[in-house]
Amino acid sequence: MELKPVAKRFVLHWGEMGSTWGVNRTVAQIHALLFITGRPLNADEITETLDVARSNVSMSLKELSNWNLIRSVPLMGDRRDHYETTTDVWELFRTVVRERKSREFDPTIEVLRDCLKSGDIASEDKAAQMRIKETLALMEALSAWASEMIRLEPATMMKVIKLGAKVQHLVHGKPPVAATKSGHARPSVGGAE
Amino acid sequence: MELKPVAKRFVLHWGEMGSTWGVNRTVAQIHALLFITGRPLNADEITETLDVARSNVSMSLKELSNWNLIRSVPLMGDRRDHYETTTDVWELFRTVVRERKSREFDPTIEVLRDCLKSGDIASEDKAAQMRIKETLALMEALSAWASEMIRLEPATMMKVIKLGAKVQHLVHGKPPVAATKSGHARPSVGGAE
DNA sequence: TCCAAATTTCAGTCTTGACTGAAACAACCG
DNA sequence: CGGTTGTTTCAGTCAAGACTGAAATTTGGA
Repeated sequence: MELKPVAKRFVLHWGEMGSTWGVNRTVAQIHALLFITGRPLNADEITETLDVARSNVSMSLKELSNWNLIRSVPLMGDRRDHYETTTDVWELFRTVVRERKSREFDPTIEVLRDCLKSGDIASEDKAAQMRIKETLALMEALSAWASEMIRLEPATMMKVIKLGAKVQHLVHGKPPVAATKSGHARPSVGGAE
Repeated sequence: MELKPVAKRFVLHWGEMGSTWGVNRTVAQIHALLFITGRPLNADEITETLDVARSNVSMSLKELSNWNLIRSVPLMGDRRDHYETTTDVWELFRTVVRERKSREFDPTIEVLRDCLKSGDIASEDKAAQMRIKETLALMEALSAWASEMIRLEPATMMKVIKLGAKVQHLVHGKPPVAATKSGHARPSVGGAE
């Protein structure tokens, strides 16, 4: 199957993107291909289109399955496995967030909790202890937030995103704001806004 | 400089985390070290503590500078460069988001726009065109949202995050909701929540 | 200007993990 | 069953890029 110019560009770019994101290039390309094609493809079609080894496709498809990003669909009168991905980008986004959270974020939170519980924590200096606590607090907040967001319907999520930072007015001064926790020794570095 | 057990664990874990995130391990370790130590370190101290080559440290520091994650601070009576990072995790988070957005997200948005503008787009089938449009719309929405969020003060951002998905009630049904754009052919795959 | 300290650059080495092809395996059909 | 079709596994190869040590460069002071 020969890709049309735009589709080809899309797939190639997605592959590069994947690389900088810690996703194997072939895996990203296959996913992009399934997404842009919009119909179930079998492994041989993928192999031919992307010009990689059949076995490479096999492993990548398995990887995508582990990420819940594709599923195989049976096709009448064809023994071969065919794979498709959702064509809904928001659904896709949700899946990626959920997976990354559970395999990268959550384990890190565990490590931090463990650090704070361990007997060794006492021997660190106070400021360092504080920073670990704040790191944990940030990650827990983001984690909880992500969990809530991915529970929303795509359309709702879209609206919430579009609402964006406007909600800051809700939290800004209105209620008897709970004291501003966390003491930033040097709110520095980051640079100009 | 010998790290205490918890600090060592923190640095090592952060290094591993970095790997799965497309960040060079040494770079991530150095940043974690500066963060947990909380005072400016010179390249030799870093070299000794992490046990990597001096030149590796030099290149990694430059990388961190490009990311606006560290800055060098002059120390009275010491010619050597000393580096520090912010000790405010929210500030840190903001910087990382800003940088990743500008070097990975924004260029992708450009490519998608370019795809849609190009003459070749007409030869793609309608559904594929639609998916590219929706992908672009998602990325633009997220991008705009991120820009707004990183403009907030850490404390405010924290509150907004904590408010979380509760804001969905604001957008849910309340105003004469603009028609639910986007036609998801198959809102499938993602799987159980 | 010259020296010593500090830093950067860079060519080569090493490591990691992606990729391949061949062989083993599984499923289906006559 | 045996053959055909399709899939997975795996040992070996290869490529990308992380890392090193030595040499070059820069910087600050005498």
